[in-house]
Amino acid sequence: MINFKEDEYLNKLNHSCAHMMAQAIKHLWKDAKFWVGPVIETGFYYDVDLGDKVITEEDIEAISKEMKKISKDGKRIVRNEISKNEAIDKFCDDPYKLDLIERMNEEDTIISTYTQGDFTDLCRGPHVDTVKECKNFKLIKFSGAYWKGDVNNKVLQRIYGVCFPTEEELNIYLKELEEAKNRDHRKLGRELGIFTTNDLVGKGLPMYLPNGYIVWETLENYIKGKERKLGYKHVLTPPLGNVELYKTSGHWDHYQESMFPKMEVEGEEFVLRPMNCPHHMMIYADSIHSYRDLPIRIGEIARDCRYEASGALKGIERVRSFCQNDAHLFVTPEQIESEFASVVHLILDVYKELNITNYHFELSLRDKKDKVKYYPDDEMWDNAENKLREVLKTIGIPYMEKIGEAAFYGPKLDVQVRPAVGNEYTLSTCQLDFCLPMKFNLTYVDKDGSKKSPVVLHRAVFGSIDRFIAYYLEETKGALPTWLAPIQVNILPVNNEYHLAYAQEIFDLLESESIRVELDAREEKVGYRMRESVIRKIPFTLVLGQKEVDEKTISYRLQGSDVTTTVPMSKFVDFLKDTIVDKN
RNA sequence: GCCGACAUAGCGUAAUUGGUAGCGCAACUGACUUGUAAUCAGUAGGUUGGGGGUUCGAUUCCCUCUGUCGGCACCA
Repeated sequence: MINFKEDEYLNKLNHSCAHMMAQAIKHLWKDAKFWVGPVIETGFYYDVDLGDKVITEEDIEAISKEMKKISKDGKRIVRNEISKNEAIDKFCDDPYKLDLIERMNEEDTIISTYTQGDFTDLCRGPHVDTVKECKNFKLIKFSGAYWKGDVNNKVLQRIYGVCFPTEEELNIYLKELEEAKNRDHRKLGRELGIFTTNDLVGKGLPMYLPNGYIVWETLENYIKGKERKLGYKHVLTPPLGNVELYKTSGHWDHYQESMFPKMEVEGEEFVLRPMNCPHHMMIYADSIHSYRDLPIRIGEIARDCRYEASGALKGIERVRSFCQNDAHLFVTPEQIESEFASVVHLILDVYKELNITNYHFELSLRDKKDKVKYYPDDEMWDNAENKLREVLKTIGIPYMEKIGEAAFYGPKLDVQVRPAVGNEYTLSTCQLDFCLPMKFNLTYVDKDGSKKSPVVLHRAVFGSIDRFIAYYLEETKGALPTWLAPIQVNILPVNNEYHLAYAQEIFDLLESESIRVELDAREEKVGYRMRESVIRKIPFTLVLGQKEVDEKTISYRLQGSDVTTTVPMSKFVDFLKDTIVDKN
């Protein structure tokens, strides 16, 4: 998908189009006040204050029409550099622009305006030469948005749009947007029988259907197998805990608003757990550890409940009850780099095996100024952050640094992905933590016999299995690889009278090899059953008729292909087993 | 949570200014006995998301609750 920010001309064009939209809005509502209209990865937007007026579908039509008119008129876009005082004077009736100007420092900022016909906007630029260039645009969506992103501020009207050099490019883009909706995991999830929700059960609480549970279970086994090979030990802990546990960990202070409210039973207070770290700390505390035992790697496919804002819920991507593919690695300070590297390699390995290429790394660091959120120990933070940087440098993966996005207990490395529809989110994560072990007084006995505090790495490769399934469904457009597919092989006998016995023989053979196979012996034409098999995205569809019976062969068609291949029966089974066994 | 939109059969949708619900797919029944994306015919399926109001009459208008969608905010 196109990134409007990265392409120089598209960036300029979309920014100019944002201005043109503002101009159109000003024509239609002369009291409109404007905040900012930046270019973003998916196009442009402008935040507007229209008083009590709320934008409607009809307004968008009207704005588009006015924009067409402005574009056709073809005014030049002219840059002017002005002083701060001139700027204040010029934008005196727009408090939002004044807010921007107030924060500008004349010494290091040149204040500039761009004018097209009767409209002038405060802007750094650059812009295209005339509004004529902005004619191939489309206003995509609109909504409310808090001024400066602060919940306590006024809600402004935000309108999103895109602009292209040519009509063809615009149409191609709009078609792509439309097609993206078809691979939305919520649509695929229903069509393929992966999950469902029910109002009576509650929002954000998805239920996995038989097909979905096969995918789930297969992924769980896959990742646990990988972890076992790396020395992880898996445990099982309860999905709730005493409030004191979270008071000790610090989550009660830092995270309470995202937890379901506490419940009281016989004078004791409990909460549904939002994460598993405290439980795993207690597993570590269960016995005395020598430096020789470290690293200790405790893994769990663990159910958590978070009280996510209702507006944030989305399919199985963002839910209130989910399962993390979680693990906590208890290490000595000397082992941080090697264990962190090992986690990064595991992530890279899994992504490679699952053919995931569309992701990027983010290193989330603390905001030094935020003394409330972050554990106050400068040396610890600097040390931790530098260690992570070094490892990433050694491995040689590119990453972006994000200030102020670290967990309260330490810096972290996140793998970010973008879904078919919506904002990007975190899939895998690996977090460094010096705090929790101290809070729980965890120790190991070092070489010299003294007790030391271990360092903890929190990590999740799939993030949550729920979210991973959402992402992977969208990546594969629902055509899951054979080893993950709920049904791997579908057998269609051409004629039940003559070919069913052979089809049944193949069915039994595949089933005995633990292949998930179906036999579709309905009295329907082959074409009809083939169509259904394709729609269900079954990897292999076998058509067995007289030819196959006579030659002891099978003919198969692969999902996504319209070519039929005929092979001897035994060869097919071996081939299939190779494909599937590989991952498990 | 905030701003806005939406909710019609399992799924996708239709219903002219308010006159009490149609269609396609799926399902079921029957015929067809089938060679790679839809054989034909018939049958059944709806308290139009729940509750309340306006009205002689509400899928349609109003209120409210629930849920969904698009953003915003949030995301240890």
